[in-house]
Amino acid sequence: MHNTDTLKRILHKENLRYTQQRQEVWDEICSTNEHRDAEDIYNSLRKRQTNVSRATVYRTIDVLVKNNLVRRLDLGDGRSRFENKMGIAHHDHIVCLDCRKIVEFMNEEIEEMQEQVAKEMGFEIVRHVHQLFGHCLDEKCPNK
Amino acid sequence: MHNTDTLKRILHKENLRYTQQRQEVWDEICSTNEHRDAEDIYNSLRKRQTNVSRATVYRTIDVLVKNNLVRRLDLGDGRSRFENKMGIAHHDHIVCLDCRKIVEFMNEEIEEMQEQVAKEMGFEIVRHVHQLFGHCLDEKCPNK
DNA sequence: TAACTTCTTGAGACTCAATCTCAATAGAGG
DNA sequence: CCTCTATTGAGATTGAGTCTCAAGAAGTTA
Repeated sequence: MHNTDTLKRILHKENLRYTQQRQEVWDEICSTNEHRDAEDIYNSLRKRQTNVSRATVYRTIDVLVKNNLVRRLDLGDGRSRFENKMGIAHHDHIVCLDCRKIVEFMNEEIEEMQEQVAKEMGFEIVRHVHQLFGHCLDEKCPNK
Repeated sequence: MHNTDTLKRILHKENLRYTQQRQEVWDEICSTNEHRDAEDIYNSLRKRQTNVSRATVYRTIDVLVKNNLVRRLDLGDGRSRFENKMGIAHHDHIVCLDCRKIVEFMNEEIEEMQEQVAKEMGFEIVRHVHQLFGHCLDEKCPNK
């Protein structure tokens, strides 16, 4: 399985052992493209009889984030969300304040302009956070 | 004093009483243009013999943020920073990962483009977060 | 000004995501 | 299959922020 090789590769690079628990966490994260928090992932594992402790879930996610297999998303509500990043192109997020729906966007011009801005201010960008919060025009959305 | 009138106005609008403590917190926030956390503000008040409790600091800041006198900044490190917003033009932030310096930027084109993007995705933006993290080229900055 | 009502305050308890501790367990290489 | 070291899990701990509730302050009435 492809995911196993990827995981083994980064664990080896980090001088960490390949374990059942780490594979389970990585599998769970690969299983959807949603933006889930650690508790969600932990609970999903339990539901399918795979008991990995909360501590291990957090610890594994940290390794995955550090090695760019997973992206950490901070929407300002006090808990991190995670999304599988394998082979996924860069994008930012729009969040609906009513239904909490999260939609992805990507605009090359904005990316370039922010690079330009940073250069002018004497900075070399490593990463950025660009999030838009507002109301979606979806029929099914509550406050609408 | 101008700041007093502003505070009184919003407290009245919110049906809240004008108190010494609320004035102290607002004064403290107006005293600099730095990006400080609640604990910082709390400690500064204590240092000048003004004992306002932590709870009151948090409660007052909430009112100020709600009424646009203060802006809450979430840099993803687990504690909110606050900046005086009175008569300050909109801007976003660049943060140096080495020296934690926070610099402000504003680019009209980026603002317009993100508005455009949101429109295309069927959203009406209420607020946004745009933060750039990287390394500054400052001589005095450590990792440089 | 006293009497009364309602809001605010402060101290500390509490919450909640995330991290840490440490004894028990499990990989990896000989 | 043995030794060495990393990993795990249960539960304790942390830390920013919120909540509780009795005491104190502000506003209102007469």
